[in-house]
Amino acid sequence: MYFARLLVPLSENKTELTMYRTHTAGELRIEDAGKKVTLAGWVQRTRKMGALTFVDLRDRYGITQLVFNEETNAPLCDQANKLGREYVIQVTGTVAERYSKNKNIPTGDIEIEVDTLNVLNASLTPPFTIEDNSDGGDDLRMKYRYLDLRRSAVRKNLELRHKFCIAVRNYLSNLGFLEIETPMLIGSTPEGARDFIVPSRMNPGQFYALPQSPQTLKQLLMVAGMDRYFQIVKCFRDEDLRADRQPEFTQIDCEMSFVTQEDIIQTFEGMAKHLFKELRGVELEGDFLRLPWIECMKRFGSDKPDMRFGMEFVELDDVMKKGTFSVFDSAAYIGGICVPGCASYTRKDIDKLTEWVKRPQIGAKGMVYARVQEDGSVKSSVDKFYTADDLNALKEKMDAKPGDLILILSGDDAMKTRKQLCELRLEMGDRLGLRDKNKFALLWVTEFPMFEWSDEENRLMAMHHPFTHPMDEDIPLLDTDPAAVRADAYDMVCNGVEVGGGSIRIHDPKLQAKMFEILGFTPEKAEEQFGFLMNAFKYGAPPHGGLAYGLDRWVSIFAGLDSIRDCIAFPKNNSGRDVMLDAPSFVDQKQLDEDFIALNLPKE
RNA sequence: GGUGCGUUAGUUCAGUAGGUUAGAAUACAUGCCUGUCACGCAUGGGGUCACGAGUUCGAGUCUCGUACGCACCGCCA
Repeated sequence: MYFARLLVPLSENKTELTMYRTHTAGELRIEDAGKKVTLAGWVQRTRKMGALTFVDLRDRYGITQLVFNEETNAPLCDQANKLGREYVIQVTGTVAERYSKNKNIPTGDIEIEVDTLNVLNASLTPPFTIEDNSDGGDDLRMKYRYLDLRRSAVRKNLELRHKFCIAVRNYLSNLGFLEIETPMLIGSTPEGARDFIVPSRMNPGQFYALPQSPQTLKQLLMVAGMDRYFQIVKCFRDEDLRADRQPEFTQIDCEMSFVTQEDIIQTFEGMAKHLFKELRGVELEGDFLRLPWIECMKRFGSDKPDMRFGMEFVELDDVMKKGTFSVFDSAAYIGGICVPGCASYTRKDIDKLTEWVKRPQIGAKGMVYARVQEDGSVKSSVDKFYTADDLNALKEKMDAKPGDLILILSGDDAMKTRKQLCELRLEMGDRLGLRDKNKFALLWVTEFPMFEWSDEENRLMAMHHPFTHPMDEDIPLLDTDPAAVRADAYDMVCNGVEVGGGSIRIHDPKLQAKMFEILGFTPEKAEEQFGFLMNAFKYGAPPHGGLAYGLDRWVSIFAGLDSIRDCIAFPKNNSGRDVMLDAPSFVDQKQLDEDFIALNLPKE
């Protein structure tokens, strides 16, 4: 297991000054037999066997069995029989070897023969049973999260998160990085995600914003000469939630001066390797793969491809456009994947898969399949449009073997069709069990486009953010063909999850001004929103760049979780609510008045 | 803003074609049980079938709406 013991045994920890306990419920072993000990914790469950009563005492560190015997101490045993689940108790007794050992727990060789029992606090019967395999649904677990966190399954995720942060701090500190806090109450920057805003009582009508990231502040730290900065920091974005997205989340935010992209990649690839070794005991060999964005899109249809398995896209224009099948002949893009071993799919299986890709979420028009039979011949849904030679050419192009299934999507928008094919590839990866949680495939995606067109805003938007430096060789294109400019930016992807990203930043105020101009900012608006940064750049800004890792995503990958919620102590639900605190909530008129706020709520 | 799935005992779920008194497991309570450790056995209590309207002789079951939850699309520089 990669979860090591977190604490020295209490018996050796002289900082514990109270008499509440001499040991935790996880540390006593057969060598301790005969010792007089005091333990405190929660009642996990009681089992009565005639005159014997067993109580499982639980704390953060484990479970220790207590035994009460009616024949030796009837009043005490009576007291034990009255204990309910989750009562907080303190017991003193003697460590003894068990008659029959329990191999499932580390303390399974011993039990405590109890002399005195002290109920420190009673408990209501919990709304769900607090066991490792809980029967509580998500909703209920979140409402009573403080009970959910008593379960080792969730607690271990928080322990892992703690160890992750320690490993991050050690790694970066050893490289000379300074952890510097930046403010939570900052100015709003409408570019990018929606801000959470906070009214300022002392400045009527004005609002702070919570940082979407400390981006501009860390750049100012670079101007200040703090050439290696990091911070484990909360960031806030008021957008809709997902399994891997919370309105407040934690970044490992880093910035360095006098560096190139290569320096940053080396530094943070090293950090990823360090973390895998420290927390999972996994040695990642060699350099991570680096793929330019456009290649990524062509081979996997995604800027965060899951590289744990193959099934790369093959473009099929030349082998499928024969003037015989109008769907393909008129398509702007035809792409296929070769699914190993799936030629056994029945017509019904294929029909269901076709329905699946035609769902609105995917949006494909249809799907063409071709099975490679055991004798090497090809049987497809488009046999009547192609000759056997054509289909053989398809097989060769796809490098398909007997028993493989070729799936083909086409469309009139190449990028859209690639994204559909990407969904299909991931689905087939899932079906074939190729997305193994104990396997890790990392890569860097580089050479992102600088801009992407926004139909909503009717202008170019920064794909990364407006402070991103263009690739040097593309700078001339800013004037002639801005849409073709590539950014000096990079994302780290692990198992199809974007775990971090960053860029070299602009440090030249003239280039920064040009960037704002291309993004549609008037000089006045740029001055108003980012004047502090532009101004700082006039006082000797060093070349700099950085990266931010998504802590919650990293930890959930390391813990094998499907959602980041279970590595966050108190997460929000799908609607951005904290159901335990019942937040957000309405506030008193008095509070609104103090902040000069009038509500303008939608009717009903 | 949109799509899909879901909502039945404290909890996790089943509930067939619309038809008598809505079930199981677990939890809880009581009793039995001297080596349990997912203990076992017996008995018992526990239900506004999310809410509202509709179809029907009759609705947990069908239809529509609302609320809530989960997943996803949009969104997330």
